[in-house]
Amino acid sequence: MANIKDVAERAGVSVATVSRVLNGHSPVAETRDRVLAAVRELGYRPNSVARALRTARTGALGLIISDLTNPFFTELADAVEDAARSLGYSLVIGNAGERPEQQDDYIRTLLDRRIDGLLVSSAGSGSAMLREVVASGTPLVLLDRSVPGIDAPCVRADGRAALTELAGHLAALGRRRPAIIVAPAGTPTGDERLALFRTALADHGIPLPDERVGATPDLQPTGGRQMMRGFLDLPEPPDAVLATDNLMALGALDELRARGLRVPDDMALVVYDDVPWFAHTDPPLTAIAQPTRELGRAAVRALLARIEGRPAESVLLPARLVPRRSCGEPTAG
Amino acid sequence: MANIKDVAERAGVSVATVSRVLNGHSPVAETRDRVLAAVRELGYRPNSVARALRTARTGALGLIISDLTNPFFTELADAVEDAARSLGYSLVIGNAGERPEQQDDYIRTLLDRRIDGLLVSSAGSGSAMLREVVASGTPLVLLDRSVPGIDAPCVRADGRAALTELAGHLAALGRRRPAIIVAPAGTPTGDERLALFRTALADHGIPLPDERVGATPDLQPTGGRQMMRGFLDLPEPPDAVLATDNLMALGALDELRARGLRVPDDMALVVYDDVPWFAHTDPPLTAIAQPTRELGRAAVRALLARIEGRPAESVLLPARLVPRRSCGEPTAG
DNA sequence: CGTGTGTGTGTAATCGTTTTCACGGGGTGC
DNA sequence: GCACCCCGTGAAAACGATTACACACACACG
Repeated sequence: MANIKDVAERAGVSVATVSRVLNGHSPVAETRDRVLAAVRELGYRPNSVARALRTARTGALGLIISDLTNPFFTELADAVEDAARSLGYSLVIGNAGERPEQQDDYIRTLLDRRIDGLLVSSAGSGSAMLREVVASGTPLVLLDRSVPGIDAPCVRADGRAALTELAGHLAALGRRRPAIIVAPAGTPTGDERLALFRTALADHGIPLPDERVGATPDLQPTGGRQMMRGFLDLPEPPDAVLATDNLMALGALDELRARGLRVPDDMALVVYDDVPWFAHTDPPLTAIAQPTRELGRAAVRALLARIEGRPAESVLLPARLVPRRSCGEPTAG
Repeated sequence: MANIKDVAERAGVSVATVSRVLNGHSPVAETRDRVLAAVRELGYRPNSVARALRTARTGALGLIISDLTNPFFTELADAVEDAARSLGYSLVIGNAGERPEQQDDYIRTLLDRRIDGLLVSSAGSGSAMLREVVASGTPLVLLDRSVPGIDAPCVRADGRAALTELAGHLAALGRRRPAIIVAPAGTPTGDERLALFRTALADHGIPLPDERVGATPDLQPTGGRQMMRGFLDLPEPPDAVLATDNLMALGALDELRARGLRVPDDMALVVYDDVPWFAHTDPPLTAIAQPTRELGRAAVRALLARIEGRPAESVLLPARLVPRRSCGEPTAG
């Protein structure tokens, strides 16, 4: 591939001039055309590795995502990618696969590659490595999941309003024994959703006893199915279940079908994260929709602020309730 | 961040020695420990940008994917990422979003970044830029979709056996008027699936007239829904529909529900690509499963062969039929 | 005892850019 | 007509690594 020296020779100028023309630095009037012609003829493209070495800017952002096959994170990644691209950055995606050690490994590689900034949707306790990121001075923004003890802005959705609305929704429909399926205790996201849901229900005089709180080891369908099984085997089974992650809801739905129970007649079902698929299930599932694309955009914006040395504060965007038919209300799907 | 010179000074050796120790080049016996100690103390990590410039190897692979929100491609990306990582490469993902010009744009950026090799699951007619990739000498492997006129190995699934089996399956279940929903004519994948399905049906004496071939403009649910609508409005509607992409199947399913038709009683439904979700629909959908993870692995393997100068030939892995209940056979879901 | 071989190390060139610094020339202000 | 300034340009120094080459030393062999 042609390099800048080839272009310079062909245009009869020095490499410095070529560089300046290409970066629009000094508005060179007449040589400019010669240089551009040479560039065109040779099909020259600047080597961004060399440029990165010199300028200490790679033009790439890193995104660590906890599970690439989870539609919520996929949409998030898609949004981030879009936003980054439109600002001239490309995106290196690292898939942590919910395994902290793999996450650490990936973060290290990204630091070695001198990405300009890092977005992390953390898989649990990767805080040791995250501390190193902060120490290294690489701009960092947390996404969807906050990490205690890490001093970086966090962009995520606030479920309070939606969960409050949901509690009212369920109460109005006569559901009195709600249950919730959450991530294992200690996961900030899970704990928070549980707490918010519980207090929201309390406002309507509805209790959420521990027997109707199921913590799954993983965020997969099987976990959701197990929890649902446990609920149905209770002496007094719940009449509504909130699954706090979309994959778990699928498993829960399976168990209901396997027992021949109908949604919403025998059981109301609500899912956290409104991935497009849930509009196509039977019945369409009532969901708590996080503003996924906005989250992605806001995160990139915050990260860019940090990169450019401006201050960036945390962002909390409201999630909202999307009522469909899975709780009993006759709403259009 | 500390650089190699800092390490050299601290260890009282030259930068060359440090480099050699770190790359295991000459087995330096005694100074080795001093160097490693210095590395540890300073928390030194080699700058891969500088290394890439000097060695002309970045240790990164590029993956262009046509739609990051399509579960089939997501799983593919996940598999590729896994394979790449386990071989010490990291992955830069470019999401073409089914738009050729965005795809070209991304390919160019990846070339500028001097990735060591490129995997492309092409969104249609990006062949101009692909030709440039070939010309640039960057190792290229096509994934899932072949591109006419591009001389590069292609890794994809062969649907022949599965579609043959499907034809037999449908025939045995008494379905006589099959239909198919495909990508627009001219898309290699769509054309091929159509042709294979048609000949497979012919072997059972079942015709596939053009009126029961629906080509959608996009691969989205809405397209699938429109096609299904068209089929149902025929004087003689089909009694079985094969959707050749997973998202289109969702839309088709919606239309059936909207009309109160039941699967499989009123209509058999089969979907191409067995994304996990289809095991959880009601009823579970019979699917043609592509060996997604194997495809990803094989593609990375082929790409590495090219990178290392070994020859790599195209790979064709068999897809297989996963019968579930959506065609009427009483099979466990 | 001198020469050859091998091992371990340092010096310096190199990768392809950007950018600082210096320089030459043409214009303007006095 | 002289001093000054500004603008466009080129030469050369970075950036941080790898690696070709040379050198110094120790040892063995003739």
